[in-house]
Amino acid sequence: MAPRKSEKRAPGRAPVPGGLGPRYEPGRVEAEVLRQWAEGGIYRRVRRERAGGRPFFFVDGPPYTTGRIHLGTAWNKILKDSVLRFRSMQGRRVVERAGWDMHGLPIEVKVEETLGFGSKKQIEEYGVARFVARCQGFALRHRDAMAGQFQRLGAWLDWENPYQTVTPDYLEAIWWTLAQAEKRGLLEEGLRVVNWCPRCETALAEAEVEYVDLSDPSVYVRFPLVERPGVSLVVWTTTPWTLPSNLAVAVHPEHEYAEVQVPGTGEPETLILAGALQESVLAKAGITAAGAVVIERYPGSRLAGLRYAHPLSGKIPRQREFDHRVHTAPFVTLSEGTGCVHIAPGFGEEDFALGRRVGLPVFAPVDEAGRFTPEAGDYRGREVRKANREIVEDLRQAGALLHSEMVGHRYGTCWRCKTPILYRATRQWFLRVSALREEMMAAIRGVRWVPEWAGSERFANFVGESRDWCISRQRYWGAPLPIWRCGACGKRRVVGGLAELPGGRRLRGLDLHVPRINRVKFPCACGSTMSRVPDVFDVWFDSAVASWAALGYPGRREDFRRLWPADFITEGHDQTRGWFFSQLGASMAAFGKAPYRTVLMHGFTLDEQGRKMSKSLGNVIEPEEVVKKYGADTLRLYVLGASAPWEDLRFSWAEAQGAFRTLNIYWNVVRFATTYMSLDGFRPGASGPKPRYRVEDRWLLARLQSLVAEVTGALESYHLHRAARALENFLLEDLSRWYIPLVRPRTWAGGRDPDTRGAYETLHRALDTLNLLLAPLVPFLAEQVHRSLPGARGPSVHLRDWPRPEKRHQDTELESQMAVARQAVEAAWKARQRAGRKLRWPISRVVAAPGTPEAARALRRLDLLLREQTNAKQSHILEPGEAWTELGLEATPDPAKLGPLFRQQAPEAAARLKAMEPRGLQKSLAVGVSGVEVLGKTVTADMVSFQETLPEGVAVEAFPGGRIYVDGRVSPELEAEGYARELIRRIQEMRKEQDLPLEAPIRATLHISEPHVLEMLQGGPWLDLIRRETRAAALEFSTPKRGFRREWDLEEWKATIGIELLPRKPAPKGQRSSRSR
RNA sequence: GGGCCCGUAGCAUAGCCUGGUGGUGCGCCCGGCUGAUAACCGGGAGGUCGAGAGUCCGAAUCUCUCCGGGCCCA
Repeated sequence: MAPRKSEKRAPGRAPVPGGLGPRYEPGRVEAEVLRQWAEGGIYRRVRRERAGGRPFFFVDGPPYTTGRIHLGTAWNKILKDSVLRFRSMQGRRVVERAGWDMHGLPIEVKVEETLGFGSKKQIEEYGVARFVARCQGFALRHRDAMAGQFQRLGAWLDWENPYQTVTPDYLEAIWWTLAQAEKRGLLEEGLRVVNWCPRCETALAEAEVEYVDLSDPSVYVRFPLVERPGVSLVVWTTTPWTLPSNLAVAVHPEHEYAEVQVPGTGEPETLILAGALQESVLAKAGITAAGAVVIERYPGSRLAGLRYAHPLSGKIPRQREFDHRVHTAPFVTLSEGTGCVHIAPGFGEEDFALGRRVGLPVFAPVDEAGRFTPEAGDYRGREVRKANREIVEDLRQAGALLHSEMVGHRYGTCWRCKTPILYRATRQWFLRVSALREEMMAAIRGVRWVPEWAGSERFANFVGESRDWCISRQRYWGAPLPIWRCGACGKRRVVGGLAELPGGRRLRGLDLHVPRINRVKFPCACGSTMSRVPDVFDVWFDSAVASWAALGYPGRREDFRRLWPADFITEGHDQTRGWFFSQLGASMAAFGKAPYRTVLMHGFTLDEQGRKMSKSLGNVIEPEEVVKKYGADTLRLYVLGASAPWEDLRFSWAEAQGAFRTLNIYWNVVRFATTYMSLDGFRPGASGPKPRYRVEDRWLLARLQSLVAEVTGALESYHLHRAARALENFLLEDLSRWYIPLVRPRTWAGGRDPDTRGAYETLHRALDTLNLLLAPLVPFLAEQVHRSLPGARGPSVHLRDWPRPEKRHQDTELESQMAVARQAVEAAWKARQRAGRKLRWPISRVVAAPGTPEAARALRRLDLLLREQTNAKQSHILEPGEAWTELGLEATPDPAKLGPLFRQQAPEAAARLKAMEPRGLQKSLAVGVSGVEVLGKTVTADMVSFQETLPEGVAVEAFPGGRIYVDGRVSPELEAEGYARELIRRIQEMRKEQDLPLEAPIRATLHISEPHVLEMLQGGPWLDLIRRETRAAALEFSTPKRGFRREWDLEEWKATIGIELLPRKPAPKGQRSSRSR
């Protein structure tokens, strides 16, 4: 690492060899680590060195190659990477490839936008080959940009050899899968109602439909009965443009319908509609309850078979040919409308199914672009939605319109171009997923879902309602359907690979996209020619085959046989209907088995208010912003720890900053340790004086074992947030706030001191293990720390083995005892504060009154620690329940109780009681003793209460294990030490400000404002203490004139201090001053 | 309209499964510690635990209804 300006200026803060720089600068650390990973080929090496392990097969849900990565995709890859790094360290052979989803309508639409196209016709004119080439170029460009962003996050996937849905081998895997479905009879061509985008002129999958709020006409229409003049069915729809295609009306067989006589335009008319809806519908039409007379009520089944006249037959000649009747259907609901449902078999799924059942034709006079065909009579050539107004007007003219209004409702739009979709009957290819429903339900019960309800509730619910999957699209940039059909006999053939294609060999290695593949034709058995069905696949089918396509199957079979199904996948909860489902459907069709063993469903990233991040709201956080400000490790730690993976994550800058602080503390802890280890030439486990371990060392190692167990368990159960939080807690609470202050004095004794070595060995082991546990979560920083710790094992932390808890260090009793001691110390700190003695000033003693035998044992064991941490010269642990003898006791007689007994003598009695020796009085009034005679009467226990009183200068504080007393009374000696400590502290502060090297000797010149302070300092060992602690080889009392000077206001006195560096003499090892106890 | 999940201080969260005095972090004010620390410690202010009802001696926790948010379905 090249020296920086600040380091030249600051020799004292320069990095020691092998240590960390003075500051945690994530940008530098991460750039350096990325460089070293690349140079050392570390990623490849990790995979290679685990090649003999038990496989862990992971399939990357392929991101779609358009645009940039966002916070959600960053979180997704971070989760994946952390899991994979963890499994690799556990010894698993991680098998993975990054994946890219590169086909589909989204890219086509983007390319159309750049070319300024608005219809398929323009693409045809431009040239399909050119268009497809542009789509491919678009996908490749975005693939590369996104790969760079993912790698910056530290995501270790095989970026050089990703699976891509556009390569010939991948396309063959898609073909093979469809051929399997055909063999199992699961491929079906059929006329069905599908979601249709009139702009893109293609079918859309459910997953491609985005529901938005739209305003549409809501019309109530009379359908006059043929056999009963003056009687009409009332039908409701929000798509008037489908009325020209109406062929029937559906009613519920059991619900009640009513015939209502209302005042008509000329003479009274009779309307038929559901009884439950009658009032509200008629009210809309301006007919009051008073004006409406219910003539008859009967179940809907009575209406079956009735004939009605189509109200627009005058405009649509074809309509006169149909026989319009009422049918019963259980899907009719009374939640809205009229209970009489308009049926157009060409334009609704249920309509279509009903039409099938009762033998209606499909009358669908609308073309691919959403315009009425000549069959629609007067409406020919109109765009359907634009014809709504005209149709409503025509209904009015025909006297069929009962009521019309505009309503807001959720309506499907194309996910890419936002055009409202049509439901339209077309010939499409289907994977008959509905036939697999039971198998699928059984298969997902064998999958481990995290959280459990993601599978048992959410996914099961979705699978249970799954319908056939329309896999064909009438577009260009997609995997071509491998279906060839004979133009003469209609026979079809589904090709499972190039080898099955006559002349397929010549295509090997060539691009198989349209339009080239369309030129492949071959003879049919009937003597005619088979040519390819021109459709392409739904892009969701591409990624559905990823788990085997990524293994090269069916081209290569060995890996598949050994590895499949995937051990682990994880994606966001939107993929319930997406990739979790599409993979399952394709896999059940091809193999009859679920393609994954464990699925972690993760959440979405939202803004701080819980709103979805969107450009229009202006609340989008780019992962790169966070990386730039705090580094990838911070982003990783933040997203992993902020919430459970399956919950939505509200991004908060303040919280991200919190993650950064945690890592900054980690940096500083490591820097502290390595600085002193390096000064003392410490190597872990080296020969030399035997390390002496203290109880806090054994405690830290015990805590470490619990931490290893906790983190391992959390990661194995995919509760990554629990791992992150446990690690943060250990790092902050146990290490930084407790253990480091405890051992700090021991680092000053020199490297040959057994006590120092005990601290170093402990600290080293703790940091080394902690770093292993952190490595999957913050791979960059962990790598840097790995290299900075003395005795680094191997070139990368990611090559190391995951730690296991070590039995010999486990000690849960000590862990809880330390917790008690720490609470006692912290209580003492509070008490000191109340007594007005800052921690720097020594006190004569602390007295602990444990409440339980366990607390007493804990405090006895950790007595030394208690004394040192409270800066007390002595400590005293009482027996459990024992009262401290130096406490005072005060008796308070209760006037309300004394009054009735003593009458006017009560004040006198009270005074006498107060004058008695309180401890003796308390004993005399104890339970089971008769009482005390006062003024000839017997005073009993209930008449007097007792309060503990503290001696002057003593403060008390309770903690969960009891109470602790702090004796803050000062002796001249304690006071003198306090003055010395104040001076030491200021001189150290000044050394630090000047960035003096730790061991450099100085001359210190002091001027003390109060003569008595100076006198006290000179009266003991205090000047030597100051010299030792501040490395002041020369210490003088005069007014400082040279060097660095500062004035200090120490409350009741002032000091002016000057320091200057003395010429450096190399100090022999182990001769450092000591603050050790 | 339906399914699943979420709602706790200004903000972010723990606690909910298995009912018993609501914790923590950020921010604010005061004090303290520190030759690892831009860190930390102590004190203070800040809560209708989304709302309502029910069960219970007792509900943030269990049940129901409603409201708001997210994802999905229609």
